Amino acid sequence: MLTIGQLAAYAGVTVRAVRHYHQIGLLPEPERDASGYRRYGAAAVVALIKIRTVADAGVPLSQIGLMLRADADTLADAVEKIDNDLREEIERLERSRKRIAQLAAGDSLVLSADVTCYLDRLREIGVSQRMLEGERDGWILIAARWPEYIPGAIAAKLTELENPQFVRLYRVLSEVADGDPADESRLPEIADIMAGLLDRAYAAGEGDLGETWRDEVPFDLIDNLAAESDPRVPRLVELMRERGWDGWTRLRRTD
Amino acid sequence: MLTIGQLAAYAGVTVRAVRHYHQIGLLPEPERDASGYRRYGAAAVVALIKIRTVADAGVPLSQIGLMLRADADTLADAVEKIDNDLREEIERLERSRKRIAQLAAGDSLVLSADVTCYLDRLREIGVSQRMLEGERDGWILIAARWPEYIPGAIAAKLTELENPQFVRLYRVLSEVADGDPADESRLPEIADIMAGLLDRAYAAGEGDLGETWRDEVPFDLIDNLAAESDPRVPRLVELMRERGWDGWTRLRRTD
DNA sequence: CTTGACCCTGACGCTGCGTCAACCCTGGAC
DNA sequence: GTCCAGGGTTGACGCAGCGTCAGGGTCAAG
Repeated sequence: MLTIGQLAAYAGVTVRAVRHYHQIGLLPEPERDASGYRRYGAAAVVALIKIRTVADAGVPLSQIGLMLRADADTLADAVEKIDNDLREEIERLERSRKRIAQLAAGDSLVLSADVTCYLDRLREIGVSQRMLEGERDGWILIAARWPEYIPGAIAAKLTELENPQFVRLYRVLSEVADGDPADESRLPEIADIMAGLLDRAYAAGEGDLGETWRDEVPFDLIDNLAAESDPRVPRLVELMRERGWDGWTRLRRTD
Repeated sequence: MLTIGQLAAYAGVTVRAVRHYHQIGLLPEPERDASGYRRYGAAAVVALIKIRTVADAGVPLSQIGLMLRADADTLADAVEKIDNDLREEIERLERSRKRIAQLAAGDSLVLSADVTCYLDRLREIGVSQRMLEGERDGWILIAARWPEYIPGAIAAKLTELENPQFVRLYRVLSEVADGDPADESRLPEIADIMAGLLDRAYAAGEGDLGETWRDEVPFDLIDNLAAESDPRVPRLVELMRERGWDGWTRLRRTD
């Protein structure tokens, strides 16, 4: 007669595993000897080996009991189901690997290539790290739930950057953002540049940029993001309203 | 300001998940409003999206905090480690799939092809279902820890079956095993056949079969298996000893 | 008699939340 | 004002398959 340790050793499992199988009713509890030790015969070794063999094939413990008692048809069904589960799990992990490879490839963990490209352009024209991070967060917000608008929006933004006035705007914004958060002296300057750009675009009939985006995109949330990162944003919005433009991320004529 | 439900909806996760991230310190707890509700700003949405993006790539939550704060080098190391983990897990599952396919292919869940072939031969010569299962369990025991002895042992057994006396022995054993477990009338007949076969093999200088197997194989355990399946086995061992042979699974001369 | 190696039960830990329970708060309809 | 649905709050258990203490008792050898 074997002790639990010997049984476990024969089957190549841990003592804890054997007790676990007892607990869940997968392996019947054997007789006890005078001192309360479990005593096993050879049949228990065979049963345990069967359990481990099937478990090693990826079958959940809860189904092993049924499988070992099943006839050929039931067994085939069960095997097919298990195999499907395994395949799905493998595919899930494969997808994970691809995604993590993408994350590792880009310098940003969470953004697609076109957005990081746009951010790189901003860095090239002298936008500060601080502002870049703000921009990036805004794009993260949009990319998460409305990725289909990203290519068009990025294309529009890149076109904007060909206009020297936009480049100047970003540089001024960058300088101000990096300065004292309480210093509001240059806000009118910024508002003037922005209003000028918008007025010209409006006059040229381009409409506002937001038209191509749907109303479902939460511009107020992105505005809030900007306001959280710099306390002067609300004041700037006020100045823009004075100049006939309402909003921040998406600006519209106040008629 | 967003409620927890709105935050969760923006990021595409459940409310419970958000609370979980708070609990493990992955997402900082926000301010509460007058009635104790959590109130989130846009920054929380961004933080949550970052978390989910990395988590969806298979990174365990416990490491996401570090990853999002890591520099490029640390990040590359972390990504490589995660990727290795994923690869290993995938390989494990692939092995599981192969094994389960094998299990499904054979009629037996736990034995290799050569053993099932041997068992099929036994069935062909008329061995009963009951005895087959006993044989099978014995082979399971050996195959589990000493698989390297299986091919040789099976080959020897198949050779044995070419001897009509062995075939006769198995048939008689089969009949007796299927009969009343208390009926000991045919035990001497069995013992005579076995002793005859062994004596002839010994005289022919073949030695005992067990010599090719190592002493580490637990013959007593397999003997015990036989004894558990039929109470007459001990009596049969006794009869064999009277005829000069000791043991059951492996029989040796008592000199 | 001690010592080390086993055995016993009971319980918590891990992962990433899902799913109650029991209760409070809010906003719109009546 | 009142009602109700549909939010929110904390606290707790559950899931798979054991690992790993804690705090005992037992066995075999020196």
